[in-house]
Amino acid sequence: MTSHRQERREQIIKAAIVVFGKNKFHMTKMSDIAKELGIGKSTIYEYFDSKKDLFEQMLMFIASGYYKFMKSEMAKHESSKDKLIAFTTYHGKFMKEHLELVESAMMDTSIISEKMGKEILSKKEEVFLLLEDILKEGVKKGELKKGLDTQLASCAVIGSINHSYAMEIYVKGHDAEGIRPERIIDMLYKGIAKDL
Amino acid sequence: MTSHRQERREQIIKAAIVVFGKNKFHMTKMSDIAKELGIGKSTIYEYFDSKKDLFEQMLMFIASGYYKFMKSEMAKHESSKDKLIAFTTYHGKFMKEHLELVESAMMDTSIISEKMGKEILSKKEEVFLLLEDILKEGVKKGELKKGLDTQLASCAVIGSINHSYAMEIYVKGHDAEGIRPERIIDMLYKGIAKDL
Amino acid sequence: MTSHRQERREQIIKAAIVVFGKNKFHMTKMSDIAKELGIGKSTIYEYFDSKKDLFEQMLMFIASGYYKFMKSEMAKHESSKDKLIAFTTYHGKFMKEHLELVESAMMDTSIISEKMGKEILSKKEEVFLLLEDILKEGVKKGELKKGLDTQLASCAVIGSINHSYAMEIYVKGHDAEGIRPERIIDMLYKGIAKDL
Amino acid sequence: MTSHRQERREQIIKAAIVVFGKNKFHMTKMSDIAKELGIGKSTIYEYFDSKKDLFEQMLMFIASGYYKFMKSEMAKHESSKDKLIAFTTYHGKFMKEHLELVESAMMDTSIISEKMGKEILSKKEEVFLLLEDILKEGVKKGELKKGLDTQLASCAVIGSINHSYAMEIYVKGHDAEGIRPERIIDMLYKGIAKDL
DNA sequence: TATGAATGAGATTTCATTCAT
DNA sequence: GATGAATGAAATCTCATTCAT
Repeated sequence: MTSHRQERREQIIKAAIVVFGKNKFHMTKMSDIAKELGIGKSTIYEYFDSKKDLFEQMLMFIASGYYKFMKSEMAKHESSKDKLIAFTTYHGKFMKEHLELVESAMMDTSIISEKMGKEILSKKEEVFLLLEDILKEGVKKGELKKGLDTQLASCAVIGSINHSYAMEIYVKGHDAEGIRPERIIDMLYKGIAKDL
Repeated sequence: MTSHRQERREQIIKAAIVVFGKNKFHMTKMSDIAKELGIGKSTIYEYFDSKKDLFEQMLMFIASGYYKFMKSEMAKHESSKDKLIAFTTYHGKFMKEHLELVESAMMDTSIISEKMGKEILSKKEEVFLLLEDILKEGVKKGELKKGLDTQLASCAVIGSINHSYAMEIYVKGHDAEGIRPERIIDMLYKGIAKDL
Repeated sequence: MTSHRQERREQIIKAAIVVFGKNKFHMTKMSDIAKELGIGKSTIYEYFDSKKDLFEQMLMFIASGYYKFMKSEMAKHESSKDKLIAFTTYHGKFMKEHLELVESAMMDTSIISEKMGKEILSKKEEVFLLLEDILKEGVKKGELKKGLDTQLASCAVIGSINHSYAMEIYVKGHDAEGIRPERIIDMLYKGIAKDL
Repeated sequence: MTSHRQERREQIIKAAIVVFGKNKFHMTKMSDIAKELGIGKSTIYEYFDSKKDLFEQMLMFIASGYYKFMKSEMAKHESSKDKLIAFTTYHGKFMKEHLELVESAMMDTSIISEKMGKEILSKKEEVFLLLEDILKEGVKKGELKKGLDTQLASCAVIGSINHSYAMEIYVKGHDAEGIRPERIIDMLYKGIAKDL
């Protein structure tokens, strides 16, 4: 692919992120995306086979970027706790921007092909495993409880972040201070039960 | 409203739950719902103004039932921990059946009217507050940590359940044993950090 | 199918014969056919799955009518010659009205499905065999040459009619007197070679 | 026109014969023809004004070649019968290769311009007259019946060939032995009626 | 001369909704 | 109250043709 084609392709995907993000799949017209970019709508068809195809490519673009970014961020921290806080921070940031789109695609299974659904899923699993590895390492290093169910704990971490952000997004004024990742992690570390 | 009308209305909503649940909003045709119930599609318009209206009424039907049920279940338990386990159990059960539908509606904001979106949201908040109350009570009774951020903890509880079930639903073979509510609560109680 | 549906279906097919006949498949818009009948174009889709489907159903309608009609006409005559003249007359009449449509469909194989193509073909073969049977009977009765290649002779009869009409249709002023079926048959009977 | 231009023009026409022959007018994309020849599609527009133009030029190319060839072949034979057999042979050969294309163009009158339709038609008439001349000469030389309707007889000759080949092409297994031109002519010479 | 890229115009098809019985 | 029939509005996608290099 020539670099010009490559570049145009990426421009279209970026416009798609903006417009699909605002209006979701079904309410978005190809012409909206074209207009966003200031090109003719048939031009998009020179680069993508169909609306569905564009949507899927866009999803992969987002998911890949997310995983790559997350992995490199994790490498910058030492202790499990710092890694978890960084994870929380960046996952939250990502959610605000894109997760809504990605989740809605997973839910309306008719939008994306089974094949693409599986690829997106495997990206999500990679992230999940990245997180689980942090926890496992934490156990090994003695930072976390021996015998910790790391799978369950991963769910708790991601789920807590997701729901905190969902509350922030949907329930206006839920928490004026915003979300503080270290508090989430801190609470999960110490537990909620009274100290003995 | 005559009781016959009332009954027919409910039949339609139940058929809608089945069909919207399978195909989501956009892929569901009014005729599909009519067919599911074995009636003519114009009959639906005798009871609901539009597809959107039916969808919203259906959502309210689900959300109300959920809240009512949850409230009555909570009353059956004494200790905070038992209440939380019950909450987890029933919320998980509900998720499997409906949350996907409810969530997808919240995400694709074009589907439901702002007014209805707010009503659904307020139902979700009621549940959230129900949970927060359990936690607050737990703190007061000394079962939970003094100074616990109950809002954050509520997010952790709901988020952990949600994500555990999401994993179970999407990632086939994620956990062959199924989800055990008491383990989730147990982990949140004790925390994940190593014991001092 | 209710008789109202059946009737509407046939109205649409008849409108299709008029419009496809004038503009052929590709230049005909569904809206043209709808306009011809004074209905909305989506109504057509209540009765036919697609433009292609309508076209095929129309073709079958024509082909079936042709064969049925031809068979009943043949029964009215005694001698082979009279039958052949009748055949020529009615086949010519049919050509003027429809053959162009049918032939063009056979030639542009992309228009009709393979399955339908075969069905049309088999209708054509039935007619061919009908003609061949007349010739075979003529041989048996001693009206025609012993050892006549009836397949070849059938081709000569149909081909002569077809081409005569094609000339009449395309080459304006080819024969002001019009086509006289008995002259065609007469010539094929006697041959073109000089009398010995 | 430079000889390079001339050559490229002819290459394009030949590619067009292949592709239009396979897919007919409407199902053929300019890009298909370009691909067949391994050039860019805009290049075709350097040589032909439009798809229609290319199609018409291609048709003329075929028709002219046909007439030129037929005329020269006729000159090689002496007796009317030999000429007719040669005519039959070459017309059949031509049909197999191209007639489908030419006929389909004549039938779908929207494809070609009226002007071009007339030119094609006049080529067909030239051939028709060529054949009629053979027959007239045969009459004059006493080889054929005095008073023969040569126009009608020409239709019979061409029509018989056409239909024989059409049967062979469409009705697989119609005649395993293939078409034998001399048998067609022979039958038309002697007629089909029983000998007196 | 040659061509990759861009596009506008247009056709098919879908489906929520209305109408008439 | 119930429903079969009809439809208008809208969106995807195609492709001949033009543009810019």
